[in-house]
Amino acid sequence: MPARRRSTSLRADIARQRIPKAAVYRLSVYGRILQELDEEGVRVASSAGLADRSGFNPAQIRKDLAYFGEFGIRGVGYMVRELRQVLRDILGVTQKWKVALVGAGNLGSALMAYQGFQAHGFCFEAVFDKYPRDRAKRTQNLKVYGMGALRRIIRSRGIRMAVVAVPAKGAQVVVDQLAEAGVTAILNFAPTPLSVPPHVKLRNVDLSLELEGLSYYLSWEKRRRGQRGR
Amino acid sequence: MPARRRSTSLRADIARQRIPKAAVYRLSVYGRILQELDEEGVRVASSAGLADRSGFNPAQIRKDLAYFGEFGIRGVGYMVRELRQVLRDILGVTQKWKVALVGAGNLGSALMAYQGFQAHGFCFEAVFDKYPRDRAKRTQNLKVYGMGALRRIIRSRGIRMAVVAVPAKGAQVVVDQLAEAGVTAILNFAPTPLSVPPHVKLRNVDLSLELEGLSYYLSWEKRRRGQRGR
DNA sequence: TAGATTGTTAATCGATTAACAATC
DNA sequence: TAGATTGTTAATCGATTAACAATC
Repeated sequence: MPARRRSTSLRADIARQRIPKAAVYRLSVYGRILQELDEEGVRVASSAGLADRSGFNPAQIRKDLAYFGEFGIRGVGYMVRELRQVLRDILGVTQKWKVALVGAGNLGSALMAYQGFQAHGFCFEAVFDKYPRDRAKRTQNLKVYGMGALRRIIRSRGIRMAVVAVPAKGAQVVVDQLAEAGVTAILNFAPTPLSVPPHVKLRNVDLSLELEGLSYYLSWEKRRRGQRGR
Repeated sequence: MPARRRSTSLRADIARQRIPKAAVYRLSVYGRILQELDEEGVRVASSAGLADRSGFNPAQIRKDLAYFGEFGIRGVGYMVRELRQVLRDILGVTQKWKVALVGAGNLGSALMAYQGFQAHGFCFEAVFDKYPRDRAKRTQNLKVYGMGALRRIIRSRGIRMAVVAVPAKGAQVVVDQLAEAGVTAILNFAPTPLSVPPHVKLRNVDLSLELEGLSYYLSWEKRRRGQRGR
């Protein structure tokens, strides 16, 4: 009893409709939960059931999914396996993407070793560093290019995604070069605010920010404990 | 010409007033920019100036700061060095915190090597793993305890912060144990939704979610390019 | 005083949640 | 049909931004 879809799995109006960025983030979480359910042999899941596992509101889950199409059956719920595949298509994790890595220091080489990129279809295609000679040993079987080659290599290989793992000082220049070379998605590890053209999607991973957030909470909590006179 | 403060640097009403969580995140960013400005020898900065460097709205910056006190001088701006110190106090990065690490595998040992924790006053005080014997080699000078010792060690040493670097499957159990032992701040690297008691602050670092977000953007963009018939 | 910039209130914007008609 | 659950509209909530009086 497969769900009938009145619309295509990837609505034409994705481009037109404004989808909250947090909704895309949640889509990934739903995908994980559906995988779990599938492994447990569960065939059908309701928004209430997904809410229990994810901690999100059931109405929010239905709305998030409805941005992209009608995937459920009223009175029944969502077919687990089918919905999971739909989400994988929407998120594009079934596709392969070439990635450029800029910065081959400690962090850069750790990222090359991290298996998560491959698992999501991202494949390191080229590595760039300010001092390519010094870094060559670190990288596995990838040649390390100097920054001068960045534009040429990225254009000729049609690379559209880049990982930035350079020091904060140099990051803006690198990002500008990447955008100019045709990259449209950047995962940035440099701990600094960056500006990019509107057509470039920038995501920041900044452990310092997380740590300071927790530090704030701990001192706030300590102050509160102190006030109550312990 | 130091700014006069009508209120204490840490307002008594921090606990009462509802501060957007995103505001605390921005506080860290302001701190970084103030450090840069200080190093450049700049003495005074306006909200407009900080907006230029951070990309945030000037009104938002003033409002964020005003949650915690009156730190500016009307008609003049904010004294760079003084404001920076105020933010460091608010964020609590001047304090030292003991940290428990749970999970001493690949990720766990990489985190122990990462200098950012020390830089923010976090010091690994105890390491726990399901298989403490196998992991002992990895850790530098820290003993690795079995999970059975978690509650006792954390309580006796007064540890209030923990880093979770275990597989997704085991994370919820670990988090429950940590909360029960008295931990109130958790930095989680396990890629799974977790539930914690209300008094525990949980922050998630999940590279997969970032990668899927970028994957979504890339496929959306590819689809759009395709439609326009290139 | 005139010009500048803060702190704060009011208006806007966007995202979440509740409610319910549609429909399996 | 009766019960269940979706998809969607309307109401609520919270966060951002504009505007401006306060004041340096």
